Amino acid sequence: MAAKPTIADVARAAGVSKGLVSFALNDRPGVAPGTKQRILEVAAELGWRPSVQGRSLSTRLAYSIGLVIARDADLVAADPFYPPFLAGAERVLVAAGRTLTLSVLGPERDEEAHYRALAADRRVDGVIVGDLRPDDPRLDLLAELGLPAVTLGRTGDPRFPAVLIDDAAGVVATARHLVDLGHRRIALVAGPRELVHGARRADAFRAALAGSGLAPAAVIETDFTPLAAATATRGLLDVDPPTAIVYGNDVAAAAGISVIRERGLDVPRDVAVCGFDDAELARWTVPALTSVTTDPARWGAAAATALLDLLAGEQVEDVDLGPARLVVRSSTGPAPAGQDAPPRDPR
Amino acid sequence: MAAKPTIADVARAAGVSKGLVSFALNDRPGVAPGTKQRILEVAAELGWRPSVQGRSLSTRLAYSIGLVIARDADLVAADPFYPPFLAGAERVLVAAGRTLTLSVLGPERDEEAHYRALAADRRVDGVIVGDLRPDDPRLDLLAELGLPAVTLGRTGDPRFPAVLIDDAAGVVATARHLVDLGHRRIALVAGPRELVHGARRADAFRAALAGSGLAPAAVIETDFTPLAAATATRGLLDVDPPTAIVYGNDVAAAAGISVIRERGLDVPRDVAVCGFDDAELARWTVPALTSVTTDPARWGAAAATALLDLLAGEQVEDVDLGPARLVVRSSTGPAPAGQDAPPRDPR
DNA sequence: TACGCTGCCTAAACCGGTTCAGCGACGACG
DNA sequence: CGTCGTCGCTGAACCGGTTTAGGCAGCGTA
Repeated sequence: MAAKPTIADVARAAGVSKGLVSFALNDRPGVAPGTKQRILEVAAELGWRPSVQGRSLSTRLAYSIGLVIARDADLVAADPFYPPFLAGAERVLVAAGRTLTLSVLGPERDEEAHYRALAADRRVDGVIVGDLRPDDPRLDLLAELGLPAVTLGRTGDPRFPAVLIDDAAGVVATARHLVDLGHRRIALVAGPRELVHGARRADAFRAALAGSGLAPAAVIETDFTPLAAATATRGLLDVDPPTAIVYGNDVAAAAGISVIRERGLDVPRDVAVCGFDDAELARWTVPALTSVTTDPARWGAAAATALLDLLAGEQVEDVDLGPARLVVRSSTGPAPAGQDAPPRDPR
Repeated sequence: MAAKPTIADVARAAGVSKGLVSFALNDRPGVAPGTKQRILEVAAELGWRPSVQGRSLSTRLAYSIGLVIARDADLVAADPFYPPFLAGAERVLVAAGRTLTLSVLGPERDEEAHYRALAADRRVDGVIVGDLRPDDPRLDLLAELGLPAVTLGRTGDPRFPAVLIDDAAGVVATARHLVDLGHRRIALVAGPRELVHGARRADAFRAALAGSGLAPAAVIETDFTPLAAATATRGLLDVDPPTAIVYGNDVAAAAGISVIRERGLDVPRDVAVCGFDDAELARWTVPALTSVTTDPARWGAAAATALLDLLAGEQVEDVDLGPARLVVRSSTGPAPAGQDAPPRDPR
């Protein structure tokens, strides 16, 4: 009695066959209503719960979905994006009886091999793919492996639905905000251009400034680490400092503020600073960061939901979470008076 | 050929029985050296990999270990501890062919029920238990469920090995550092006392100050969120401001700095500030935070290693990662001159 | 020669589900 | 009245491993 009841125990107790119990429990047709009722009652009474392993073996499903983060551990550690994202996804998954299988791959580990292993060992039924690159090779790989997937951000690839937030809208709002404040020399300390969102944001930034007849004072590509952001900021301040700097994430912006103040300059009086992602941290820097909300928790939940729908065989369209919103705090203010003429748009 | 080879395929190709293949692959005695060699060669040639589900079903193992974070999603999001911790643990687990099953439980979800489900469904072979409470009810629960576990921090419970860092040493070093700088009115904005480490750090803090004939100017208990830290800081500054404040984590300290400066006070000139955990962020606040390294990545790796050893049936002793180290940066400096006499130790 | 022991191996059961072929009973229909 | 179809159900196979009972050959010993 102490042992966990199996489906055979339920069958014996209900006086039917194993197969019929399975049918009844899975809501499949071909079971008389009365019988079904009785089976369900007996199962409940015995406290029966399906064995994930038994079920896995015959359905060939893992009842788990995967998220592979292929970034240096330091980078993962510094990025406040993941915790709320994971929390959001987890919530949805637990409710659906699934599990989240998390992989954090250092740079020394082969990402392709890892996906292959995940698929070959059937450890996951599908994956959430982030940090997209243009023509990301993982998409072909996943298609080859037959592993269902949802991408974070639009790929244009019809094979995989995307869950996306219109971060370009946030970038545009940021640019407009700064221009309205009178800034003309605006620099961008961006994420890696080889990432889709890095490139898209930089492009949106350029386009938004061009709409006001401006060009960026500089666009510096970094690996998203605060250290790289600090270095980039020093470079900007060394020659021809901009009056505003937009960073790719909030920790990078914090690092930027740190460097700016180290030079004896004030934020926002001498240099205005904008972050991205609107992490909790943004409320607590000095001055508090103007940033763009991307709501990672909602993103995680939406990605998990879309993937579950996909696994259930439904037709899944791209999910658009709407425009990322600019949140103005005190790290941005009017441009200093008497600055040089704005650089001419080279085009 | 396209299909994944099973152990039966290997047996057929090698001209032996399924059972013998299993024996050979698991390094069990009773297989002739030549035969074993041949079986291994055939398996390699066919590209055979064990099926996790097949194996799970007969061994009753999940080949996965669990980490349950029972905190509000906001709190998880704000805490920079988890990402590096997860990354550290993951590294070890992947190398051992295990998987990390992560659960993030909101306050509305029943933690006990979750552990029971994890055990009943055999989704994990063991768990890492963090956020310990004194006489934590989860320990009895885990013992009842027969789920092997490793705790983060010492419980004194002989049933479960602990992985711990001597954070008290860090607290003591912090207190000494401040006292040496001439501070006499030192406040602590601590984590919840119902958590083992929250209580231990507060006690260590009191004891360290007592060693210098001092008592804390105040000990305020918070839930670890930056918002609560900000509120606590305002309370401290409203009446009889201390010359130094020690916070329970770095984001809380950042929030504290924000509030202090909002009052027109300078850090560290008017108030010195210390953080805890030494997150990446600590390098980038203004001024840079004096903090205590707890090295979550190493902690995660050690916890995973200990749990794997435990699962392998080894006798596992508590793992001591050594004292947490104080890292002095620029948020601490000499106490302002002409401050009031130090409060008398009430004892 | 008979016996037992050891080393190497096979066959079959088992883990806990799902799925499928088929069977008896019953009602409808020609 | 015979036939066919459908409903409700059973029994067995199957997923891919592990484990155990047992068989056979070869050797040493009495």
